[in-house]
Amino acid sequence: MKTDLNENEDLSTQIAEAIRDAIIEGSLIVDQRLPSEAELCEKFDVGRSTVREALKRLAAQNLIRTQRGAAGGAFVNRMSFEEAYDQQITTSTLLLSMNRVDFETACEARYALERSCAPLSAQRRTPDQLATMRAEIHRQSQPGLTDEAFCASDVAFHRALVDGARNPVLSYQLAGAVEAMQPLMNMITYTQRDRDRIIALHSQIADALEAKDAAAANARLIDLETETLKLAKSAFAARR
Amino acid sequence: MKTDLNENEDLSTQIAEAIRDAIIEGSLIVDQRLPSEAELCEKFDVGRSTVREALKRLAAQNLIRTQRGAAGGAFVNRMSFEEAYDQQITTSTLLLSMNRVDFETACEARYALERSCAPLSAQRRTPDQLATMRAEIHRQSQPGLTDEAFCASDVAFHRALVDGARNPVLSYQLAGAVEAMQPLMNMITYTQRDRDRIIALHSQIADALEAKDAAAANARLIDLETETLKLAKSAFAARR
DNA sequence: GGCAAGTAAATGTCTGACAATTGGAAAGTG
DNA sequence: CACTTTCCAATTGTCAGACATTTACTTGCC
Repeated sequence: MKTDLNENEDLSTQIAEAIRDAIIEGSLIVDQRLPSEAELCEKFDVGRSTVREALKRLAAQNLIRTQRGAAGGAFVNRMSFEEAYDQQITTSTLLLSMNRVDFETACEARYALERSCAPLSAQRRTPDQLATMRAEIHRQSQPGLTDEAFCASDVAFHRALVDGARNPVLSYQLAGAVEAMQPLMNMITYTQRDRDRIIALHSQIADALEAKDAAAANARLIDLETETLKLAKSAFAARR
Repeated sequence: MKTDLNENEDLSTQIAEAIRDAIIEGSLIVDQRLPSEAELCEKFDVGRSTVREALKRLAAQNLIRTQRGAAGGAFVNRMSFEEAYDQQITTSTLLLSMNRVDFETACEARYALERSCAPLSAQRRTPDQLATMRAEIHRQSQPGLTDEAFCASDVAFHRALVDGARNPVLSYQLAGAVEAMQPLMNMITYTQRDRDRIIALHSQIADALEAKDAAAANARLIDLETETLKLAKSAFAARR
């Protein structure tokens, strides 16, 4: 691990970077214990608060975890898919909400990515995942459902579709794309007719996946994208 | 912003979460100044080091930036695509390297995602992006290129392909998928014949995109995936 | 052998101090 | 008045020392 620090960044930033690089490069491996705070103070020749701030930065990125007590300390964390999902969703959501990404762009990206899962999902989806989709479709058709709950169920449906590909890397990459759209989707008010059309498409998608018909699933996803775009357009037009 | 803290997590974690939620929820908007460290100390009734550790956590996630001096302080940061790319790449790389994701899974995900860009890229790629692809192909065919440099050029080629879709959200989502594969690809040693086959496919892909032929681009991407998988398989077989 | 108390190591938190940076106010100057 | 220089106050960055809390391990007792 490098210990020479001479950039014009904060000391805590430099130390965090040095440790992070060591983890990425592999000289610190999973579950390995980092030197104690006191040792790091000596090594980098800085005060303890500086070291602690560096460690907190790494903890915020799920790169390390800390444990109190005698055999405690900071340990290189095995990044779990679960943690990576959450990070991915937070980042994507903020990225979209802070950069006035237009609905068309986000929607296009999302459906392009989802369609890439469809063929795999048609091959591999489990009965469990099909059941989840059906359950969400059923939830969506219940009367008195708020728009927000409708959107949440929509997300759950699409996640089941993506998970159907049985590829954790794919699920991870798509988590952000699907979830980050939710705030944008929430800006739409759905009439009962809108919902009916969406639900019908969802059913057709589930049918296609059940029949292992990748082409049909793909076609219905395109229809759904078109439908979503149309809804969004009129919603944003009405807003003005 | 909530100020009541009673979980069994660290104080600094709780404070960071409270502020993060305020940013996500929208009660703190971009470029808005947070209260000074001293004010946050009072508000949450904790010491300054605790507040500072919380702020460092947020800074590590690019949620805030800090500025010293009279009109300084912590400001809500507009998450840029650039920052989001980097985060995404770091997370994806570590996720893959720490979880013994097999090459097949990662490769499948990567090419599935890339194929979702191909049709858009065929429509929209700029001359500049085509030129980048050609340049990388040329670099790849130079003799004496190390395997590592070959892989790096491969990544650059694929990024140009993805950027050709002219959808920043898509580019962002794919950055992780493409870059995170590089360490895995680096484990392969390429013979000259291997390289020639890959370069030929790259050329065909560039041709297809230039001709706006989405179907051909797609087909060649499938070939490239097959080729990559084959190479990886023999590489890992030889290793044993 | 098993249980309880104590001990040491480590992180978590607080306090107070000083350094470094920076914007703006005040003072001086033509 | 306009312009420059000086100074000041606010704020973050860093350090040192203290104490609290947690936890594994050791020691001693039964």
